[in-house]
Amino acid sequence: MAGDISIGELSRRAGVKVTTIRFYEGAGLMPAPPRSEGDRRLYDAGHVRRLSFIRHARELGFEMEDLRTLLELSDRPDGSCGPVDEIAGRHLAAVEGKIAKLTALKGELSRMLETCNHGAVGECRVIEALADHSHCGGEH
Amino acid sequence: MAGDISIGELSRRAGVKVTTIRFYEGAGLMPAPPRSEGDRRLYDAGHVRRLSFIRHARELGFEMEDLRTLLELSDRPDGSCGPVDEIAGRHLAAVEGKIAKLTALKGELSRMLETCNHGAVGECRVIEALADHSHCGGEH
DNA sequence: CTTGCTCCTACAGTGACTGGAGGATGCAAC
DNA sequence: GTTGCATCCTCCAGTCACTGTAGGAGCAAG
Ligand SMILES: [Zn+2]
Ligand SMILES: [Zn+2]
Ligand SMILES: [Zn+2]
Ligand SMILES: [Zn+2]
Repeated sequence: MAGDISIGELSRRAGVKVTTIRFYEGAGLMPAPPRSEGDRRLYDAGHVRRLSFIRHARELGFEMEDLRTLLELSDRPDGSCGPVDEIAGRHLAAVEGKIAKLTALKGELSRMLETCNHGAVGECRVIEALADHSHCGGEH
Repeated sequence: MAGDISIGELSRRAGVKVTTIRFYEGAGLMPAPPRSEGDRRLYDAGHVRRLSFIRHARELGFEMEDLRTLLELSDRPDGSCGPVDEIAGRHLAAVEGKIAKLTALKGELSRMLETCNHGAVGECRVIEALADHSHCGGEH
């Protein structure tokens, strides 16, 4: 076919490494494409779209398990998008949870560093704070 | 000794699982303790302190490699705490970077979910937004 | 003596890739 | 026609920080 694309070209167009594409195939996220006579994978524009979708979802932090479900759902456009929105909602909640946790960590780390006089290790506030969690305001 | 503690007791006191303690020993974070006649590990209060330190640092997100360095440094209290503060500073910067990234993701996910009309998958804004990154304001 | 808990070693599995070995293919230049 | 290089192939090991399991041994109470 004129539209056939090598794995390297697919890699460039979707911004996903060649080894990762093969990994996705083994994991069932990308289909096993037809092969050339020399046993090379032959992709088309549909594969570029699918892989870009995967890449974007991964960048947004969706796990491969959720991704499998999202891909199945998007293959059947007539169904309700309820499950899609539910997955996205759960993920949003997880992201918010992570932000809250990291913000607490940030506070604790800043406080350690601000109060340290930068002298000997024996008097370092960072070491002291690490040794005794009760110095933290129960933030984590 | 009267002060000897089993690995299970150490686990309870420091809030770290037994298997994880053994893993830390193999990884060089915890020393190989003396053993009883029946080949069981015997710990003392110093081990509880060290393991609590490790646990707290891990909860704050320090990697094991940094932790190894922090433990070495805290064993020599006369040296300058510069390296300690540098590790903590680097880690703080990494945490801040993660927060920034996650906040961008949160914005993108919220926007997807808010604009979706919750109808068919074919018109789901979440699927559309995942398929086309140009809908995102270059946030990630 | 038996029950049930703790402990021992050693190894496989997690998630989401990444990197390398060792070889085959494809294509252009000389 | 052959040389050289990029790209491709499969298979496997490694990453991080654990977690869990199998298969056994130790130990105290009833
Ligand atoms: Zn300091
Ligand atoms: Zn703390
Ligand atoms: Zn929707
Ligand atoms: Zn995007």
